[in-house]
Amino acid sequence: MAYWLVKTEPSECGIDDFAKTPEGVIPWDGVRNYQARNFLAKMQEGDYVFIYHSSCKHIGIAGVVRVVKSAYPDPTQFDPESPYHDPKSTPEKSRWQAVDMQFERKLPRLIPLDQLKAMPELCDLPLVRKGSRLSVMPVSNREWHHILGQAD
DNA sequence: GCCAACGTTGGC
DNA sequence: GCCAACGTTGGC
Repeated sequence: MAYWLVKTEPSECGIDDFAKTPEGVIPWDGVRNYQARNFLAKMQEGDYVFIYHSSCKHIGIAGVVRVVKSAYPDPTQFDPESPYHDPKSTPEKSRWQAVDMQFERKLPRLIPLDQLKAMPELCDLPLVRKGSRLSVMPVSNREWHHILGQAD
């Protein structure tokens, strides 16, 4: 069992979209960065994932979801209608992966980016590194619990 | 809306 | 394989 963090714009798919249908399963697709994809591919069923809201009013970690299906070829890459379409990808030679996620819980309050940046324990987390654009990243057990400790 | 930092592309 | 040009990310 491992811990992760994914970035998302809440206007696209935020923690409230998960909370709306707690039984529902949301495919995490559209990842188009190789390093992020490689991390996606390592996710296992049962892993916990922080949902981080970016490019919005309240930037920070908003909740927790869980991996319910490990990596499979991202269908949006084959769909010419999709904004995530990748013409260089074919079902025989697919480039991109998706996983399925399900709501776990919202944090009692959002942990803002400022606060995360102020935690010395998180200095190795790409999220708080200047200029880092990585949208899927591993979180160590230690980091995970430090972050959760800020949520009360 | 601005713009710095970054990842990717493609000519050479 | 280098690197300039470009498009994108994402905080501010």
